[in-house]
Amino acid sequence: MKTRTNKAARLADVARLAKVSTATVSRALTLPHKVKARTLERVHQAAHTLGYVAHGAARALASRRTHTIAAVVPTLDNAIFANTIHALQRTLDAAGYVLLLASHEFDADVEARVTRALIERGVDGLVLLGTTHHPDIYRMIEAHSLPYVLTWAFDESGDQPCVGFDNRAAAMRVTNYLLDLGHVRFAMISGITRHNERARERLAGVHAALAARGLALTAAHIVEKPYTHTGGREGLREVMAGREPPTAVICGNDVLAIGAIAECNVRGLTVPGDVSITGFDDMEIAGVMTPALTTVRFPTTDLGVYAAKHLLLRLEGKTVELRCKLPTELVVRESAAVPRRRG
Amino acid sequence: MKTRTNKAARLADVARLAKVSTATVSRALTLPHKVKARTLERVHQAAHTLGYVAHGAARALASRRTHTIAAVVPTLDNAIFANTIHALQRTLDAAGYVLLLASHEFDADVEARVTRALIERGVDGLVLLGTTHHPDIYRMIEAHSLPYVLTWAFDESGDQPCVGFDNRAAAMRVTNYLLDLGHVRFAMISGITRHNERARERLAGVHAALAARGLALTAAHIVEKPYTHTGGREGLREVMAGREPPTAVICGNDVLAIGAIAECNVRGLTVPGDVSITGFDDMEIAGVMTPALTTVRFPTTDLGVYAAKHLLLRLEGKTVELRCKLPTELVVRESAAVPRRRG
DNA sequence: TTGTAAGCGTTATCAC
DNA sequence: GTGATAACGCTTACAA
Repeated sequence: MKTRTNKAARLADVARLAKVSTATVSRALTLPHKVKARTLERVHQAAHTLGYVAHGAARALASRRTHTIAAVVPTLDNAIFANTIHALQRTLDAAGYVLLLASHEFDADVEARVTRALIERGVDGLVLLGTTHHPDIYRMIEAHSLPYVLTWAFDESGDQPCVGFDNRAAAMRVTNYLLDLGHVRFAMISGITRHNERARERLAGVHAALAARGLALTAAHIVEKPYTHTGGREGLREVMAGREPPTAVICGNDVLAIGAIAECNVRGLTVPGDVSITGFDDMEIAGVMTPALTTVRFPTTDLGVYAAKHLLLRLEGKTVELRCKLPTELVVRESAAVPRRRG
Repeated sequence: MKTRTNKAARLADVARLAKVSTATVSRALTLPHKVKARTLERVHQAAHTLGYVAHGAARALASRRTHTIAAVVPTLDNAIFANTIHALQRTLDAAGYVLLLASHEFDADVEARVTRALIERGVDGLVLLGTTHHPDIYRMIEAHSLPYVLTWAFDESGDQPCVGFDNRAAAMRVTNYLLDLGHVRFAMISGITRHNERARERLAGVHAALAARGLALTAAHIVEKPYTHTGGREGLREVMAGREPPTAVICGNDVLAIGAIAECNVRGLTVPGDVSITGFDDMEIAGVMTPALTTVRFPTTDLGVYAAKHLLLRLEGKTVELRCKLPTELVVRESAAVPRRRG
């Protein structure tokens, strides 16, 4: 009996050792109930002594299933999406699926390229972050009849499967909260809105809430900055530069807000005494360090869990609610921000 | 000519449309220089009009290469490893590789299970975080002759390929810094050392540096806490509880340190006036919010870049330096922590 | 430079 | 319940 040394065991090796056919080994490993208990045991024994690990590519080729789900996110560089990805990975793992991950740094072409790379690897499903994507992506999804789900945003108009929340409504909520406190001079340090509809939605929400009360953001009071602390600092400097500085600065996310608060500290401005700073995303750390930060908590973990479940159910052939909108939560940590009359 | 509608195009479809053999299409797609320019163009044209995407499993089965690298990390739940993973993904992507990612929440059995799942998917290489791993993992790596590299730790004794830094030396450095400032009463809020040799190394470094000056940590001044803000708060409370509270508290990482500082604020202790808090990892945000934090900056990005390059070079058959130790950096943000005589 | 054809290691469809 | 055997879609000698 020829033993293949120095080489990974194949199904045939297990079959030979267990004295059954490859078909039986395959069944024993994937459909245990279709095999007699005694045979099953022999096969498992053989597989174990050989340290057999199935060859995924061969398996995928024959079964047309990879038990792999791909996720494409804008970035892994900050903690914003980490929770969601984490929850996604855990939920998939529990169901015997593995996560393929790629990021694109907010570049639509890169997104298309990495998505292609993932689809090529043969994934059973796809999680995309946000609602707007390169047409090529939809084309490939279509061509492969690939189940997919969008997350971190809610597709109001379309009919795309998504597990998200309403960025615009969250922004309106923050704005209304500030309006109710009596603020009238607003500024927004937004994320870069190009290729990021979540940033666009938040900006739109602020606009809408202000407009409903007859107010508006002047051009000098809107700046776009990358989601970095430096962006927040620069943004604060710029929006405070004019003759009528805002009393409320709404930041596109907590990273910007933290930068803005740090800049306030440097400039001797108290928060929220002199100016209120608000953010989005509720990075826990922000609250630990600066109880002055009012922000919105997103259901990051649930997004991952539900996105995974959505795909898993569809892969089982079940019908699933196409769209799922999760609640967000306004987090006011310190007694509310009160604007103060300024010279 | 039969057209396969409603189904992804295969190599044969492209070949038919381009009026060449499947072999030529394959070559055109993977070894373009071995095909005549005119043919190449015809093939590309055909592939594009059909929206052809290669079938990765088939490709992997035939070529025994997946162009996929797996990474297994303890957790994605905080930002600590995000940088490294991010850098890893970017470097691999640039080389045409895709990243498969899994986490195990500091559970050795889970680690073995997910690693197996990844290997089964057929990866060309493996990145593992830390130096200590389940024997089954090494067994599988061995059985598949899989190139791998350890990161975020440096394997002093062994001969395992690694790209890391010296956790123990970093801890000694912090401790010596504090000793030089005149501290004599120390405490450590360590991470959970079980299944985490990085936490163990840091604790060992503190012990060693103290011992070299004839000092020691009393049992009451060592607590182990999970890497959370709550852990840091609890830890601080506990180590400060005795009759001789420490003047220097060394935290196992910045998340713990931030929690500890927050707890100090609540208790009216000034940092570093009443007590010095130090951490590890240099989460940028910590410095932005609390300039009082002295910490160690790890080369997180470079770890990812070099780990990727290490594997890529080995996959090209090149010989690579087995182990690579990167420098860490002591970050003292505010004029040094000075202990003050206390009642 | 291109074509032919033999695998790659599974799964799945049949018979038995 | 189990065993042959034909796919699965691609790569890669080897031939032409």
